[in-house]
Amino acid sequence: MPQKPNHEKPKDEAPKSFRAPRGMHDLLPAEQPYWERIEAAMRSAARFYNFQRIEPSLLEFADLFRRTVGAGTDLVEKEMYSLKTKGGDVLALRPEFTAGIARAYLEHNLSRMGQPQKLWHFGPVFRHDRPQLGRFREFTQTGFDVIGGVNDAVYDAQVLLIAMGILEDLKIKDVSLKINSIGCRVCRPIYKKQLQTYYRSRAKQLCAECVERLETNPLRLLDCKDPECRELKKKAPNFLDKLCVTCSKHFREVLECLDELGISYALDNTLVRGLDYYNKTVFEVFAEGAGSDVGAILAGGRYDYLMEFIGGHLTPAVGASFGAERLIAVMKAREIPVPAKSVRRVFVAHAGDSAKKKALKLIKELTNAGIPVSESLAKDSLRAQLKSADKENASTALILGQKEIYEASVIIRDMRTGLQESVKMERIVEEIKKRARLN
RNA sequence: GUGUCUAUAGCUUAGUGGCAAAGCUCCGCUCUGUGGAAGCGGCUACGAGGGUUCGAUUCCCUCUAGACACCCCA
Repeated sequence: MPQKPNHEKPKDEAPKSFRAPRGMHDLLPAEQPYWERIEAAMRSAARFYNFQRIEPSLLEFADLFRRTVGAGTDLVEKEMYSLKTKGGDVLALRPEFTAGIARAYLEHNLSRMGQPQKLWHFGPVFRHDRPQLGRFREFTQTGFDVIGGVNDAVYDAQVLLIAMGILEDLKIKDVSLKINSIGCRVCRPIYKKQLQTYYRSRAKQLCAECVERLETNPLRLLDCKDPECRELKKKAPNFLDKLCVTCSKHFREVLECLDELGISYALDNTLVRGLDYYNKTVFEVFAEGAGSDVGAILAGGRYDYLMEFIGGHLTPAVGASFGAERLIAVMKAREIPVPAKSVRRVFVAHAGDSAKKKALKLIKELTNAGIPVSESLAKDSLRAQLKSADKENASTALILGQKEIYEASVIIRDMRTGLQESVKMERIVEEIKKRARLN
């Protein structure tokens, strides 16, 4: 005796509803226009400025980040998603792109592919941080790097030029560029000492955190938000006055390039950046006004020593990354419209069961001819099908019924005017293409 | 990681210590050879767990998630 199929849920299986883990997010269809817009802007800029895409591995040895980003940084200390493989390696989901790009550059000898290498990237990075506005645990960075060749200030400026061009392309106006130089291994230690000397004599007025920072990372004293620390900062030695000749010249050239390009900027000697690998030029871009609460939308700088940290030669390098979610947040806050890419499709409808299979075949033929199609074949009512066609904003509907099959024809209906005519099946592709040209 | 606030349907929002509402969306029907309208109907929710209570979506606790601020950062 045949058993009835049982379609009921097994009772002992408790329903469990899953959610995306904290800070992770789904890029739903409604969001896609923003993403396509940003990626298009990046691709376009990359094409004009001759940057090639690079996508380093999502997982790296955790040590790579410890060595480059820095062992003392929050990014490495608190925010890395690390895991141990069955073989015992400690890997980490990349918390940023630069280290991986540098590793790939070395590993694959990209310096032999021409210098400098101009590279761009677009992809997810992960930081185990508490989510808030403009901050997620999984987010997307996209940016440009120039690696190798001559250490020339023009590349610092070019990276900024391209980035500002992207913002312009995205119609994000009213942004501020903050820029600073944090010197090199010659002048930075000297400056650090001067800074320490200055603050040590005034240690009693510092906040508790800054007392600690005074020994570990004195540069960070400059961006403490404590009112008393801020007051002290005003009279602290300014790095820009203490840069060595090389760094000073480099920075001056960067600024001259920016002047030449008409890019406005604000010097900000409190801008020190949290990552160890930066030297000389560092910068951040913020949205002013609506959207300013998401934080920096672009950040970057020069990282000439990074290759040395991971076993390579001293290699000039400069780069910058956008936080794509932050760009989108700014665009939303400012109600910057993004065009939803609407493909006007040809809708295939059927009337009657035997026509359904023929309709399916017709869809295949149209698709093969490069015509975007849609359908609602599971609906039997022609009315309901045309309703779908209308909702999808289809340009044309093709209607196939008993009569048409018998005549080897198909009804072609202009969805805008409602005019329709019967066309021989073998001419249908040609007819649709003709109409597409006329529109 | 710390703090504050929040959690009702796909979305926006009502509401109550005692049957949980509405608008929009979605699906269907009126209407299986012709869309845009209208009418009717339907699906779908009190984030999870525990406590107090005769009874909790409502009050309390814990957790989870979200928003915002701090830390930090794209």
